[in-house]
Amino acid sequence: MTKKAPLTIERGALEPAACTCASLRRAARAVTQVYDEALRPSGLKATQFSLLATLARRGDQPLTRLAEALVMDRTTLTRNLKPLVGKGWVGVAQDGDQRVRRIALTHAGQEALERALPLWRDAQSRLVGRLGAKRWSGLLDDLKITVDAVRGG
Amino acid sequence: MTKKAPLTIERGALEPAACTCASLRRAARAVTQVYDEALRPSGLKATQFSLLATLARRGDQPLTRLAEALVMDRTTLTRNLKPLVGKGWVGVAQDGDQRVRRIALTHAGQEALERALPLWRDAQSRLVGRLGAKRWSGLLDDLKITVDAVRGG
DNA sequence: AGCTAAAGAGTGCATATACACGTTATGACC
DNA sequence: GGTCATAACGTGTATATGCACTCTTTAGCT
Repeated sequence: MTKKAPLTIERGALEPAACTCASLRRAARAVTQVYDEALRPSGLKATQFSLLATLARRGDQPLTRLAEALVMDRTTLTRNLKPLVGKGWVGVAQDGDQRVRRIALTHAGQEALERALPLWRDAQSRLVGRLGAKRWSGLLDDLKITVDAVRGG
Repeated sequence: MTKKAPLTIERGALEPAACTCASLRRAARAVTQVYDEALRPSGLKATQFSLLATLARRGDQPLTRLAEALVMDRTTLTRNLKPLVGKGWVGVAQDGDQRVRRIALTHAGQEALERALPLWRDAQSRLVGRLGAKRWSGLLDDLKITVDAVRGG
């Protein structure tokens, strides 16, 4: 019956140096730079690649629904779409409901995505390789669980 | 000798839906909103809290060194400091070397940090509680390893 | 001293992010 | 059929992020 079953949170977890938010943002910064650089020849940033890929996977969608899928503020998505619409990669169409803006991948957008795909795969496989498949998949699971934890309630 | 020891990366890892960068950014968005809301009464955003906490922990420091510690672009740090300097929470001092700007936490900054600390602890302990201490500490480790993986070479 | 490479830093530009607020269109209810 | 809550959306404002470029200062070399 020496130390066991911690009722309290583990040592150090409540020191700012262990801030979950800061750690996530730091990792996001570091990894984003790598993906952005890898994608540079395609003219896409990592965020934009994910946006196009999500559209390709899920099809046309109202803006708000797309924002929810991306766990992104609706107004952030509105602005993130702007450069993509400007390049003709994404189209915005009216819906039966006049309030709704349907977001769609254009043909040019599909092509841009296909051009970027091998570049993305290079970056992704490099990173997965360095982390190891096991740690990588654990990380992805944990990130998903974290998102659910702060949203699900 | 049925399926074993995958020489290739695991199934699905090279599909955009499994993008490491997008997953990190998504989790960072979700968690940042929680911390930002918790910190709101203090007038600090999560990013700013971490910046002040880092300064408190490491002491005065040249801008570039601080940026490296935060795994943040130097020019990003310059701009992130602006609102904190404006509020008198951070001071910028000359160094013997005229090129160097030493960044320091002011007394008011120390107080702001102390006011924010219990708010941060609430948010942090809530999240650690929801994830469970084990998963949380694994996540933090993995994030650190990820940063090292993309920077260390 | 003078030249030069490199270090430290700021600015212009573009994107990413979200809250507060206002606008328009729907749908429900009386 | 008018009233009103709500849903969907855009904009203003502020911060966060980083690349390309430029400027100043320092250190090193001759």
